[in-house]
Amino acid sequence: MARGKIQIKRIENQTNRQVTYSKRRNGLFKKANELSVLCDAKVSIIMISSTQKLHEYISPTTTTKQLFDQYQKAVGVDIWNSHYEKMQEHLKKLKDVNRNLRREIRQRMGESLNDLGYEEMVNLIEDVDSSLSLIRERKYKVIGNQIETSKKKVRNVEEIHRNLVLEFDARQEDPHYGLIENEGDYNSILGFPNRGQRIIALRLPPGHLHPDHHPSLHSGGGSDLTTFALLD
Amino acid sequence: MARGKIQIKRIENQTNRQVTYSKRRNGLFKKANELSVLCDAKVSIIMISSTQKLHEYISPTTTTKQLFDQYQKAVGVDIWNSHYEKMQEHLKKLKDVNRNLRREIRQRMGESLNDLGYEEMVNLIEDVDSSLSLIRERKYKVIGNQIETSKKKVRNVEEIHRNLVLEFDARQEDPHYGLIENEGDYNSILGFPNRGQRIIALRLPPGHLHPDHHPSLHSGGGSDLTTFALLD
DNA sequence: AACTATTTATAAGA
DNA sequence: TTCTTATAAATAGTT
Repeated sequence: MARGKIQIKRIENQTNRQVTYSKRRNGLFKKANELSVLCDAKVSIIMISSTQKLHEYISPTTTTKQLFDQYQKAVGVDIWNSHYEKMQEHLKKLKDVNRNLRREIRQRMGESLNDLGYEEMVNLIEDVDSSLSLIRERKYKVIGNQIETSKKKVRNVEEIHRNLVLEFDARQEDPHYGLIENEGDYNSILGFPNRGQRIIALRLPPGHLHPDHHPSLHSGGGSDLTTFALLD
Repeated sequence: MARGKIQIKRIENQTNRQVTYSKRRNGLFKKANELSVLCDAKVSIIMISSTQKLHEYISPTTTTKQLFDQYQKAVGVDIWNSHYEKMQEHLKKLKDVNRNLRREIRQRMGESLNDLGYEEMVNLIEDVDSSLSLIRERKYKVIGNQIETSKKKVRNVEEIHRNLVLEFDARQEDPHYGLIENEGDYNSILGFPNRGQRIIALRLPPGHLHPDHHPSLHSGGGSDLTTFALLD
């Protein structure tokens, strides 16, 4: 519009195109702003240049999101729907699954049995009954394990007891020999007062340093401290 | 920009505002189109007038949705996110609930008991056991109802039988009197072969028209057909 | 909606 | 990019 009329068609010269884009973009945004002020309208402009640069104008009184929302509302079939649809579907499916799961639980709990036929009820009873057996079986196994564990614990404690008594006797004969650091822990050992790893350390006589010399005791690492890990 | 400069501020005159809106909107859209052609750019304009009317321009080569999607991509944290967030949350919650429900069912079925403590297991057994009792109770009730219903059926059939025998005897004495339309249905009645409503019709002698004259028979409507509805 | 005096936008050049 | 400026285009006020 100056120094000569131009044809409205793609400007082939890359630089010219850029320049024109920049100039006219400013012009457009200025016009848009004037319009929005003069006429109390909301305007949103989004532009993407041929070089994929994005520019936007938005009226001072609003936000792009607001305007987009109004747009989608006005246009009716909202254009974000496709974004939601899958999620909506997923949500619905989950709700259904949920409902069914709840129903199953209720039935297994003896509620909501009205919509069950006799046949179904018999099946349910069989099912719940066998489940009960399974659980009971499991419980007995757990009890068995606990008994086993307790027995091991007792055996372990007894061993420790025996060894402590031996150590104690030895100490009676030679005061320079025997327990260190754990003096007075004898009672607390039997009462399980040690937290954490429950390690009991004994200093053993030189001649007994090799693990094999302590039959029935769990040997510790390579130090002169032998550890007894108590089973939990 | 003609016949006098104007201040860029809201036009108070409603009509003027409308006119200017219309003129400048056209101008803006024209400029937008020129820009998009000249510079090979994509442009989207959305405008909402002070009267809430919506107008839009979109470059010939694209769609509003496309441009919006590109916009949200470019802007980064997409502005629709807030729309999703609630849904996402809901979805997550539902999934959690679902998982827990499944676990509960599995446990009630005697699976996945490893993560249950002894105490919990005892509770579960108690729970499942009482549920089983509930269901059994319910079953017995249903059985009871079925027996009751069967008894009623039998009583009903016996009544019909008695009455048919009476009618039959009466017919033996007077061939012009008795069953019509249902001759030979005697056996089929006892075998429950009639589908649907199971209606048995008897034409009764004039003297017996009043319901009271047919003790122990369910009286039909006001017609001369007496109906016997069999219980299901 | 058309007209037109004027303002504004801008193409090309610097 | 910005400035300049001749000129095209847009448009405010009027009809």
